[in-house]
Amino acid sequence: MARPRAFDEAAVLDAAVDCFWSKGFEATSVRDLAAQMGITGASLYNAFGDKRALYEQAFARYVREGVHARIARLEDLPPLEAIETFFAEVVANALGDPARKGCFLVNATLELAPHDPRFRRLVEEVLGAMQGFFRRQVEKGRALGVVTATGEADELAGMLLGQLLGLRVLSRVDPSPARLEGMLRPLFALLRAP
Amino acid sequence: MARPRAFDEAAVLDAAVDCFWSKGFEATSVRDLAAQMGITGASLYNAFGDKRALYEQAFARYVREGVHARIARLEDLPPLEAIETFFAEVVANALGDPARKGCFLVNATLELAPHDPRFRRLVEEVLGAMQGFFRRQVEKGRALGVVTATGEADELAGMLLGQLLGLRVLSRVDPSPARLEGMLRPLFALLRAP
DNA sequence: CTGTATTTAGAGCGTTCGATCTAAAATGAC
DNA sequence: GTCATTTTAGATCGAACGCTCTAAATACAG
Repeated sequence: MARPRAFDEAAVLDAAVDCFWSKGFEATSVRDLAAQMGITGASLYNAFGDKRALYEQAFARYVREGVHARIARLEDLPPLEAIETFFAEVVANALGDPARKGCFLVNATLELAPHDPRFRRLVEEVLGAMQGFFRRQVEKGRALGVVTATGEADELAGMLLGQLLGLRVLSRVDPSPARLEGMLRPLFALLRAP
Repeated sequence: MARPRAFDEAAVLDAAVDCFWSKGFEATSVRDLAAQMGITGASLYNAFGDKRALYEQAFARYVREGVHARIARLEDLPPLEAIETFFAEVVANALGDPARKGCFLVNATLELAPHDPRFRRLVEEVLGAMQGFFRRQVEKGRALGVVTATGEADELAGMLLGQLLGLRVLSRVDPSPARLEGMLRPLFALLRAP
């Protein structure tokens, strides 16, 4: 029929993820994107639509590979281990992030979600999935008697989600092991059944 | 000597705070700013320097009136009350924020601090002041026997700071009393001495 | 090989950006 | 009143923005 695409869509989308992840939506120009993706502006618009549509596809890719994949991988661990490993992986990511990109999800939450209903829904879905993961672990842990009986499971899960987001914010300013691990230590201590 | 300024610097700076607070640095144009501040571009540059310098002055004003003022006001309350009132005021702000502006400090932390060493230092100072406030309350509370003895005081303070930042992130997506108050309930329960 | 459809590359569209310049208006010092 | 100094208002600067158009290049169907 016609000439085939000369680039790997998944690979160039990864490059777009990197751009948006480190500089955000507004501060990333279409020219930046095209250069980092190794394609021309026309190809970018042809393959992905406009800048907003590209951001949304980059976001979706990050969520799929950075959030849902982790949840799926840790879901069936012993509950306290599942929670602590989740946080440990996030801390490891934060410590191995010299560019201080932080978390794409948190960045999108603050930059896009407040003023864009569509993005708000997308972000809410992801945050809901994370809180759901924490809640299931808390419930499993209570059934096993290893998680504190204090408080509603869903509220404990909300607290864990809040701590996760707070950690991601702090890690962009001071990504030091002492601070990140220190703020989690009392959380885990208080989470365990007495 | 010369012609005096025709506008109130503090008042127009408040308008600049509103602009930057709700839309961030990149998405706010100098023309937006001048219009909202009720002055012309030339007056803006003349009185405040360039866009970055104006942002810094707006940020400083927010920190002075929004953070340090609150800390000073709550410092001498009974410790648990000081902590819980601090959070209660933040929740009240979040619930009365239909524009979803969130917290100027958190917004600046994510947009400016990662790539701007000067701003990183400013943000670190403010976060340090908040953590210091929490640590002093925890220490006071332990001396009175009303705060759990589990964990280092500074690490507990770090956890509280993390929860505060997480709350501010979540409140831009879902500013519902159920979620915001729910995530704090187990935190306060776990903080109390058994 | 021819025809058709799609992607390329790069110039260029109009707009908006941050920032500045010019000149008129305004005020206190003298 | 005159001068010196600063602030006004509005036009405007070059650069960068998101996006699109024109042509040349490419590959499959027939």
